[in-house]
Amino acid sequence: MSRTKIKDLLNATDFGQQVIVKGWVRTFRNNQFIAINDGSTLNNIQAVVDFASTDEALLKRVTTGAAVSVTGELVESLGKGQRVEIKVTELEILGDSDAEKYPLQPKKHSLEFLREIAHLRFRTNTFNAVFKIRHALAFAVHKFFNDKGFVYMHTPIITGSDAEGAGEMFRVTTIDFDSVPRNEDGTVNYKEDFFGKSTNLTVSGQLEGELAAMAFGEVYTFGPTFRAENSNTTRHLAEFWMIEPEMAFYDIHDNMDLAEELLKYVIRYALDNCSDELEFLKNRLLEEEKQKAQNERSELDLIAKLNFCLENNFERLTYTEAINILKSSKPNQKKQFKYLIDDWGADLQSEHERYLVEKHFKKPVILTDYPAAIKSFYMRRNDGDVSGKETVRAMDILFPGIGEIVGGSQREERLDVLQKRMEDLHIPVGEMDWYLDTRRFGSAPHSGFGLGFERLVLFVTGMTNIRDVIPFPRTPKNAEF
RNA sequence: UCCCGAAUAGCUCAGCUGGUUAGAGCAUCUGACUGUUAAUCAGAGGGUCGCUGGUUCGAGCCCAGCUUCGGGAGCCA
Repeated sequence: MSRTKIKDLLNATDFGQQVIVKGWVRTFRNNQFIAINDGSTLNNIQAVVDFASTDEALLKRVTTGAAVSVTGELVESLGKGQRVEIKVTELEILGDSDAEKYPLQPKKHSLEFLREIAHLRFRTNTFNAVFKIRHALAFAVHKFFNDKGFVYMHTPIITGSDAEGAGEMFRVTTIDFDSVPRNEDGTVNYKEDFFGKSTNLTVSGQLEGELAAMAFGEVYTFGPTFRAENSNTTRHLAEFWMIEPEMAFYDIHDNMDLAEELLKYVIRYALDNCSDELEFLKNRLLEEEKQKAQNERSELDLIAKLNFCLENNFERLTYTEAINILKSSKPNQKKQFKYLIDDWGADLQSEHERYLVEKHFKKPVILTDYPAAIKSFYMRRNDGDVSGKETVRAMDILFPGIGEIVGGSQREERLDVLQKRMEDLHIPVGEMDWYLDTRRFGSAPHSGFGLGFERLVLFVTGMTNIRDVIPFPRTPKNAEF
């Protein structure tokens, strides 16, 4: 007889059958009720042992966290609180768990504590739900793009280009720090290094994605990304996962349409396939908000928030329109913003983004056409701007509680404009010749964006710290496990 | 990196104006009970008060530095 997963047993109706269940003990109540979880579902199955006829030493080993195998009859539960249970005829301890040392207790733990025992936090309901949803979202991303005919492109993790222009990078080297090869002028001689040049971990697959898009038309990447920024926030990781589609012949509007469609698709997928998990997280959040003041609580619960997001179009407006709204907004006039909006050209601070998303529009917002001066070199310059107010076809999607979840743009396809821009920003054009070749040979309008996967998981799960939606977070001063 | 806050039992936290032997709930252990739902009841054990230094007759408490964590900001996805 082979084991049956708890998920299937909880739905079963054919009582009387003999079953084997293997899993981990969550609690052992009253010396007879074992709550077993095998990870197949958030819910436990109750195994009932006849303590009178069971070896006492064996029962002592049924402790929280122990791995067990039980054989018995699937019966309709005699007690309230569960529909089915197993009348145990055979109990085996597969792996003991010392109750004095096992850190998880059948009670609520703080997320901070669970972060310190990230190797064990998978065994809690919260993280079971979070990582099931993370999986579902990842799968949905691939399904969305595959169904649309996009090609999944594996861009390199190790990059020899130091011009990606998206923040500090982690160096990759095999150089022995105790005897560093030097040039005559004392600088490090990277010709002696593994790749014969200076290399780093990637901060973005975009540039390589563009190369592939110029052949396949529509591609996407979905892989790890590394930023050596000293960021200590609830929204940043040094190692995170990013989805970067890149599409030939898409202008910025096609780009926005795709991003909005993708976000709605994966949220819908989670709602359709993770209802137990979302229900659990919804209640967890409601419980948590009980401790907050009335006016700080969310207007919508987690599931209502996700549905609201599906039912409404994202608000699309230009940077200039956003500045005008912010300029005449109450917090600006009453000088409640830390950074007051007065002139066109200033970068939006997160307080401004939050005002637009959470107060003014109360839904996801797509901001476009930012000042060229505050955006990256590869973004398409708009034609016909007033001198001094040049803009680029950038688009950022802002989500309530998360901030920027997507950053993208139509790309500058004109060789001369792009080259000029790179020179102005002192980007080593020589090293980027391979990139510029796309503009030399059959250049075409194209667009793309980056979607921060963990920020998406944050939004869908309702968690508030990004360290709780990736199994083993890497942040400044922390690379445990 | 900057601003604010925190660090006391395995976990969550209390600890007054600086004053004798640092407390509670949960967990653990022992016993009782046995259709429980984070079971319940009784009892017991459990502490380098983050680290280093300083002030003081006396420091968990005051001061300085450091470490780590949390919230916010910046950088961004």
